[in-house]
Amino acid sequence: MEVDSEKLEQRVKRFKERLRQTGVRLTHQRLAVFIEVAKTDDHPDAETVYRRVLATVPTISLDTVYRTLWRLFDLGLVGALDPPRKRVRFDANTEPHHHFVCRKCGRTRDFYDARFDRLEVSEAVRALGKVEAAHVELAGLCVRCLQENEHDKNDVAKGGNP
Amino acid sequence: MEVDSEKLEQRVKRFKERLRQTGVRLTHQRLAVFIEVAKTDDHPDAETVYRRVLATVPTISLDTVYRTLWRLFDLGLVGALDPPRKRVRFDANTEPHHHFVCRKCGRTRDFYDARFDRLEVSEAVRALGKVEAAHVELAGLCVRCLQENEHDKNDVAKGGNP
DNA sequence: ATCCATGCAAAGTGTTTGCAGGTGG
DNA sequence: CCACCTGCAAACACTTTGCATGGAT
Repeated sequence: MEVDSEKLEQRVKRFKERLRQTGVRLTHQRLAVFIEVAKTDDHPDAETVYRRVLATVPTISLDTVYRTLWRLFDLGLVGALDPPRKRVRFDANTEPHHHFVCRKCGRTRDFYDARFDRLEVSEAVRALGKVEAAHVELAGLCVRCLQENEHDKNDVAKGGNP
Repeated sequence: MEVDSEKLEQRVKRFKERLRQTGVRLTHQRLAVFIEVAKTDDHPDAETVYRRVLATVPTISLDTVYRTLWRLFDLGLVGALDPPRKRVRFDANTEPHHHFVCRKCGRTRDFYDARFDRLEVSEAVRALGKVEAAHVELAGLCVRCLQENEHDKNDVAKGGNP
């Protein structure tokens, strides 16, 4: 679960460079938070990061951890699972299916592809456990947003900004 | 976006059967909520379902919608996106990767497979929009939970129930 | 008539924000 | 030094729960 120290150093180095580049201040809290996320391959939530960082920085607060994590996210230094959608969404389609999510408008469309229902997985995956189901999530731009982009371009070409 | 009326009737029929089977009462609120979810292919959140149902049942409350949706979920009549995890989780691994999620303990492990990074998609998908990235989520049982299952079985075999 | 389901309001949970004081560059 | 950052607490958004009333079988 732990990342080897070489990779960790590499990540910390990139972290420091990125902060310098963007003029974001390097505080001990930020360093501690980043290290805590960077040194393992698990996917901690904010509370977990908070608890772990407390060992190093006993005065840090949970909200600082949140702010720091999102700041790191904006800088492209960490990713977020369970993407920032907040609301649970429901679906009467109970057959196996996959999703296409538009990265602009957030709309999710179902699609079917039997090949995806049972993907052949590598040896490395088989070592993780027994795979029972596969779900594919494709991200991109939906036709509607593509069209809107086209319109925007045309407007710009016409010098339009109402 | 709308589901054709034949499919809708089919779904409603299954819904009624399932309620009868399980002894869950058929109330007009439940029917209205189910129909609202079943009649479109979009993926409404609870609030959206609530607003739509208000047109039919002006006295329904948001909490009833929540309770009903989760009840339907338990009965296998609707699915839930943004799975019931509540907390956002972070990840210092910024390279493209995929996830294996254990359905028992919930642990998420990363894995890499270049074939999954750019899956070939069908014509039907291309009609939805421009695909830019693919993310595969595999569900199953992780090695740890598989082992625990084994132990449990052994305990049962030995007549063990501590 | 008997329970289960509903509506209301209040509590919970995870996350975000406004403000005053502190700290890094 | 001075803008930016932190810690605190209070606000927030979404969801869940306790309780008395109402409705389905």
